[in-house]
Amino acid sequence: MARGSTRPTSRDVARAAGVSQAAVSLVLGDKWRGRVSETTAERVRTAARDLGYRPNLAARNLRLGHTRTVLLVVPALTTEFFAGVYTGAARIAAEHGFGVVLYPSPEGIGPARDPFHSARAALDGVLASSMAADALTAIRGDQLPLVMLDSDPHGSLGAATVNLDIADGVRQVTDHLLGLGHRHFLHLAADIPSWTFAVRAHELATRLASVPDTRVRTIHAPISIEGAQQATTAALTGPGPHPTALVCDDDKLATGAYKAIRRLGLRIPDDLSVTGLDDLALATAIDPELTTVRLDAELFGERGMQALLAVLDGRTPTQGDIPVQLVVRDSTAPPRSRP
Amino acid sequence: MARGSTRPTSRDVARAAGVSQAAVSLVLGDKWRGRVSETTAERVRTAARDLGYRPNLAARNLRLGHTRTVLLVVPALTTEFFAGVYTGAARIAAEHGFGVVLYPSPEGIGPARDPFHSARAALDGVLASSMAADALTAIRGDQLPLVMLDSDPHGSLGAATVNLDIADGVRQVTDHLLGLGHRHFLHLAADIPSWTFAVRAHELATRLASVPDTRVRTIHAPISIEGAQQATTAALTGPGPHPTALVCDDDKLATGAYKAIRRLGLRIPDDLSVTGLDDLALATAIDPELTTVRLDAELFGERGMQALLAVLDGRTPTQGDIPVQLVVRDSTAPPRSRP
DNA sequence: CGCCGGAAGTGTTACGTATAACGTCGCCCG
DNA sequence: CGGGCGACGTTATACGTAACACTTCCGGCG
Repeated sequence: MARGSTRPTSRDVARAAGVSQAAVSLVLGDKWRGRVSETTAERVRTAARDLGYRPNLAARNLRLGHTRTVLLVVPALTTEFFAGVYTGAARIAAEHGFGVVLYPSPEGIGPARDPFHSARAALDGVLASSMAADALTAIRGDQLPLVMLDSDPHGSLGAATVNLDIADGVRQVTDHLLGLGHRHFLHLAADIPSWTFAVRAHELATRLASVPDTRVRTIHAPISIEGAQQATTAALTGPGPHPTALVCDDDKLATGAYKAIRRLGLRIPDDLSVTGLDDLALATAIDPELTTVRLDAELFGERGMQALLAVLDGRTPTQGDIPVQLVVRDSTAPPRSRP
Repeated sequence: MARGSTRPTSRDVARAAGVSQAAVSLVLGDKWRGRVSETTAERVRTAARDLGYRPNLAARNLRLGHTRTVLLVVPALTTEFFAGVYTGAARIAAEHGFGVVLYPSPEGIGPARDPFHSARAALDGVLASSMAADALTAIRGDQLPLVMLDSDPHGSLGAATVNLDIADGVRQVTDHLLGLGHRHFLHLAADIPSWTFAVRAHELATRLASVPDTRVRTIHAPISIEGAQQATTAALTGPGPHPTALVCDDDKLATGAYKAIRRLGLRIPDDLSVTGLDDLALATAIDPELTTVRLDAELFGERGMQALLAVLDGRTPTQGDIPVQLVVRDSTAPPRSRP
């Protein structure tokens, strides 16, 4: 055994194998073809195994000048969607020998003046969701290579971006509802200032503007079931004509709306059609199953990571929005003719 | 500007401020009281700011011999529950100057023979959920300090553990249903081999064993809405007497069961009472709202991190299970008297 | 024989930081 | 008037790794 409780170093392995530390580094680093004999290499490998040697990451990172680790910054609420983003990003990263460290941007976690205080790993780059807005300023502080997921494509941050074609998703939803005959819309919008959400309202409005006799009213709610329920209840019990279609900014909002609608004694889709956006598990958990727009979170993560790796490599990331797809289920139907 | 594109080091700051590198380290490390004058310190600070100096984490970690970073290993599906665990763990960690890196144990992410290939940060310790079973063997390979979240308390891994009092939760559910008059149970169990889930069936069985004339049948399903739906449909359409209460291993399973029950034309809770376990957002998203057991995920994370910090500190973690609480909502009622 | 070249390694250095050990003043006190 | 001490720094070193430059050995070839 070694002296105390300290982990064995490459020099310990070298001593055990009767070679120099440099030889150990060569063998374990797989750089030994033509430099070390097979027998010696095997001796080194068994010595390393016997000692339970694990290279010291900190030392390696210092020596190499990079860590082959990138940070994925997601909103505080680690949702199903971002789990998919992570999965896709991690897959691509692994294929290129990179690791991914997850950083859910904090919401009352300690001092947190510096997000890298929590994610204190040494990093090569950052892949950040535009929804983690609170962490963005601190990220800019470090001059790490940065790729934004679904940020303003006009590039206010000067960073490369990868975008979901949300605008097209809203177009598909709107066309679907218009095709069913709906003309009077209620838009349940997310209560957070984000380009990602701003585009929904804008696209909905411009799409409807091209069709005569349409009407849309927008209400805002926090992205929570309770918040959406309250806002929907308030909007539906107010005065004025009732909408026949409720367009929600995401599936969670739609879920809250479901509860409000049911409490009011209305039926989906008979009295009111409802649409979501995301296609979370929630969409098929509720009854009736929700017509929504599927966002391919894994592909999103993959493309984001590919872009970041390109930046790290000095290349220019390929452009192009990621397509999305309307999924028609049971929450939309033609409007009942008014009595 | 500096020479090329390399980040400034503490030596660059020292040159700019006209002091030695050691002085920079002292000032920026807040160890300078009585060692460096206030004016010099200020000069160093402004120089660091002007150069945009960020300490090299890899070098610091190497020098210090530790990283003050721990790994949190959670199941691949990054759920709401584990988001809470992370939040609690990160809060405690931050209070002690530690960072937390999240590692969702992979599910087909690249080679992944070594989970630390993906989470390649240098680590001081590991906090692991027992549900991330696939990663556990690899974790044992490293001799890092380890604390298990909700593992077998008999300590098969020789690591400290922190446990939720799931057994008590099952007791509360069972007593609630027995009190309502239910005697015939169906147990919808999770299809994964895990101590955490095994305890549910065991506790349910032992509890019912003390009451005469009870009956329970257990069926298994993967933790997904579809899987639960299929298993429930199969069980309810089979021959034999029908249960009056359906006890689900978690809220997601209950959600699938809801769909199956509704498709069969039965009503909750009139024809069948249903209970869950977790108290996710899902529990109040579905209709009727689900009677379930609330697990305090944040407290779980806090206690786990406290235990890990204790281990890192050479202390013995405090013992004691974390209490859970039955939340009675609208999915449970007395059984209808048989016609 | 003399020399070249490849195989098989070794010696040494640098990465950037934190800190222990070591100066150097000037001033106060005995 | 000397010595000691506090204030203010500096010099030197080590952390563990990877890689460059160098040595030694030998076989072959002209």
